[in-house]
Amino acid sequence: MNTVRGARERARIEVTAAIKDEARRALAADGAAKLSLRAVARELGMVSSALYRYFPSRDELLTALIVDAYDSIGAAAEEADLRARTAGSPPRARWLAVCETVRAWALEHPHEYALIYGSPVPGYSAPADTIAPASRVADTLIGILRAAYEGRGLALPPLPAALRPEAARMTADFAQGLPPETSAALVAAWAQLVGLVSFEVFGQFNRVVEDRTAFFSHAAGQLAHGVGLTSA
Amino acid sequence: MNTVRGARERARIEVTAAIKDEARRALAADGAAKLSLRAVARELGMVSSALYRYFPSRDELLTALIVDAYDSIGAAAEEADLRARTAGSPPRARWLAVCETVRAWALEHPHEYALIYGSPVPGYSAPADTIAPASRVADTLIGILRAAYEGRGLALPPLPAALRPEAARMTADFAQGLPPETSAALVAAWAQLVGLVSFEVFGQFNRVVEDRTAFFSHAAGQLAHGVGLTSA
DNA sequence: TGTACATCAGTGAACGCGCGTTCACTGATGTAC
DNA sequence: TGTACATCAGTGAACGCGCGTTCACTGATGTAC
Repeated sequence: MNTVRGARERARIEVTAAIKDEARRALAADGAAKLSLRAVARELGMVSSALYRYFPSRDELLTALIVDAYDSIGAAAEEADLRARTAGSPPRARWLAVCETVRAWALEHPHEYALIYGSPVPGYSAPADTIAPASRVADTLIGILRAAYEGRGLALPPLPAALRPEAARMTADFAQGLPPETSAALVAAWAQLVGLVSFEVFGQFNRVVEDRTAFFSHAAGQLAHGVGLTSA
Repeated sequence: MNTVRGARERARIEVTAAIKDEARRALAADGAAKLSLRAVARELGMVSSALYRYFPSRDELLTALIVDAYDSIGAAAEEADLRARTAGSPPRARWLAVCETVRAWALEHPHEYALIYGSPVPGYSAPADTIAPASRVADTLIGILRAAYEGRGLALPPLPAALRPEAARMTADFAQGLPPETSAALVAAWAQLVGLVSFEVFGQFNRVVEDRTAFFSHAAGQLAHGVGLTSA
């Protein structure tokens, strides 16, 4: 028996999920710094000490939320890319689709977004489990660039000498098969994409940008250009 | 008498500054969410209720720190631009100088940076006093673009139709005298600059970018290109 | 210049609150024979 | 199939902590005459 579990195990899975759901709700209400085990327990009709059967500490619960958030935005990005690819879209359209999806996810889950791309939670240091899920979006973008490179190529000017060793290292570390100028451009574009989304989600565009959808689409196009994805 | 003040007034100025200094230290230790009036008072050897002679509430103290942070990074950016301009640097070099200064300030004051460009503090909403200081850096960048435009011009492709009304509005609102495609590109570049700096300050470049200075210089150059500041 | 009164910084006690975490316990579910 | 024991989810009380804010007070500094 591997799939059919006893009542105890099923209950455990359900309660764990309920705790995380309620914690996400609390996150959306008050932010990560104020996330409280007691409040979560209260809302679930449990006594606060009962949560310790599921998470050994508040930080472990936070970690679970962080991993879930990375997985959620990562899955959304991967699905968007898959849909575009299935529809026969060229790399540039796939890039734009992923950018739009990242933005849409962030606007739908602003507090989870803040949890993973905002200022770090003070006193909390992310454990190793978060590394792999954290890179799913960036990996999706790398996949698109790889496809583009293997297709009609990527048009980027050569790097300044000062950046060449670093770009070579990046390429070897996480972007094998891409030219080094593309690796460097991709990391910059990814940071810039998060900057654009953060400004919108964190309210820095108040009184500055009104038609944010149009603005973002254009900016995402510029980012595509910056990594060598020309319109076609 | 306007400049020479009584002992009471001078003491008030000094104590207010001491409170803010200590609060900044607390900020650097534990972050904005955990900033506590009692801890600040304790550290200053005062009783916590005494702080209420200087700040009517915790939020007002936070607001003062936010205004100071905006003014500090704004002044740094303005000074860097002034130095470059005085040295006869062309607009592109001025742009790069401001970008580097923003990065340097952020690395020197990571928690103050997080306060103004990180995730918003939950439950806190910024009052109107923060609006003017918040725009000093962006205004500096606008000034550079204006100088460039009035000099040899700016080379940017025309905007897609969907963005033209929004770009016209932006230009009228805060970037008079610039062509609309420049206004739109500037806002995007500013958000992207903050994205690059945030990734570095918030630790997202751990295990990804090692030679961060070289990487940033290159990325800042790309941003300059994105607003039409060609090398020269 | 000297005195009487007003202003105001700082004190100390108190209010009411919520937090994370531990621990001995009860009672239901699961397992071995 | 039935019983005895082990496992484990959830309880409730308690520990010790820090927080923001209020309030009546004291005593020093400033001001008006």
